Amino acid sequence: MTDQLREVRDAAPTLRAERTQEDILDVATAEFAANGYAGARVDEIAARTRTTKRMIYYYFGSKQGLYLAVLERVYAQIRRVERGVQVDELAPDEALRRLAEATYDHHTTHEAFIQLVSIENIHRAEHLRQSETILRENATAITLLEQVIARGVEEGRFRDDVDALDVHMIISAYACFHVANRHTFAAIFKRDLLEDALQDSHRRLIGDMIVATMTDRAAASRAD
Amino acid sequence: MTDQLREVRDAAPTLRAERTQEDILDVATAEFAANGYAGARVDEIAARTRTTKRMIYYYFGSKQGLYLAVLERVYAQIRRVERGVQVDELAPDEALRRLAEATYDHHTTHEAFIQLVSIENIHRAEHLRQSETILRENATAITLLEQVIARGVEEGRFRDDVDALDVHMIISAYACFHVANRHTFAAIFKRDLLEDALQDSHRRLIGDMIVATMTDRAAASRAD
DNA sequence: GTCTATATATCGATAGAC
DNA sequence: GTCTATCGATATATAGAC
Repeated sequence: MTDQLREVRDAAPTLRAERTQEDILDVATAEFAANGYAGARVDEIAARTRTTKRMIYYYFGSKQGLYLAVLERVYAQIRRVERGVQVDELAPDEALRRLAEATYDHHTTHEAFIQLVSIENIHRAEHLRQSETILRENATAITLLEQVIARGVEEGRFRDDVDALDVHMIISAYACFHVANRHTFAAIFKRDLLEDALQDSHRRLIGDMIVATMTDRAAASRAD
Repeated sequence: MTDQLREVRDAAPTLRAERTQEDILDVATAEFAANGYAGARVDEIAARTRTTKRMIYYYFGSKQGLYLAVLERVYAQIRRVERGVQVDELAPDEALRRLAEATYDHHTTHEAFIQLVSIENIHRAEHLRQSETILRENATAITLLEQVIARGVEEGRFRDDVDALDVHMIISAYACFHVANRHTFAAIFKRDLLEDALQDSHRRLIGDMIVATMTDRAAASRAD
């Protein structure tokens, strides 16, 4: 048997095993996001996969191990989106607008990610802190923003007392709120923040906000 | 909570009985906020009060009844803060700034409220919707903001394509994020959003943002 | 109204065959 | 790697004396 054929043979069960794990992770993501960590049921997750509860413990060791794997996967997903924005040939204010819109679009279309972040915060990020991968990779996402802001400040168009982390916080806050607080907001004010009719104006609004804030001459002079 | 149970709890309350209920609610608020609905333990709540588990069921009927009572109490608290802002004699932009700062100050000093709102959203506001008191009273909080914005638009200082609910959402999003996502943000970026050194500049920033956005002539003309 | 003791249900995790 | 059956711990909720 050639090495090539041996690889094909050995790859088969590995591929199947990988798809089983992906299946489990898909279901677990939805289940944890919908019910919280304590509220999620391992039995329920198993019942909704093609496999059994025994396999969950075989692959992930424990409920917490499964949860951590879910968390790492959704954080890996958003990193891919953030890296996809090309801002080098844009003016600083237009670059900020594009970055804000990209974050807004990601968050409003990845409800499970936002819910998992909320859940993780309820537990004081104690699981997140265990994953060095998430911590290392996501902190670097801020460098793109740092370059854009430095350019804007250099050109005299941006105020210099608001840094990249502040801007990231503002954009994240706006985008997160639409998803994270959707249900209490709708219950009290009868407005669904994710309805189609609002999408365009709310995407434009976060861009307006961040550009107006950074180019605000009154605020910039007050900061001196 | 059923009307029958509410009668049992409210009818001819002795001072001691009332204080027992307050004691239970204080502990339950902290416990639900810290662990989520499913994660909170009735045994643990009872152990941290001066009374016993039996009394929790006597007064509140069930774990869910207790949770609902906790929710109603924290929502009643924020209504009191919102009503306390006097804006009639202020210019519209200054009134917006004061309202934003009041919301920022409330949220950053009432962590349990923000955590309970997060938890309630994980459960799609299904408990909140059961409380007509919360829904009725909190929806009216928006009228103050509506008057301020109408005045600003009338005077030609504010853009007219952003309404009171939009402004409320922006302010809430900013203030909520500081508390709700504090732990994941700190874990990844090593910045505590609630540290004293940031308080003043971040309180000023939300005011700058909302005023700059509403008085943005470029955005206002683009909306036509 | 308040206590101790306990019922009942359910969950995370595992055993052991194949 | 995959299945069925089940353990042991722990949770919500209640019984019944005083």
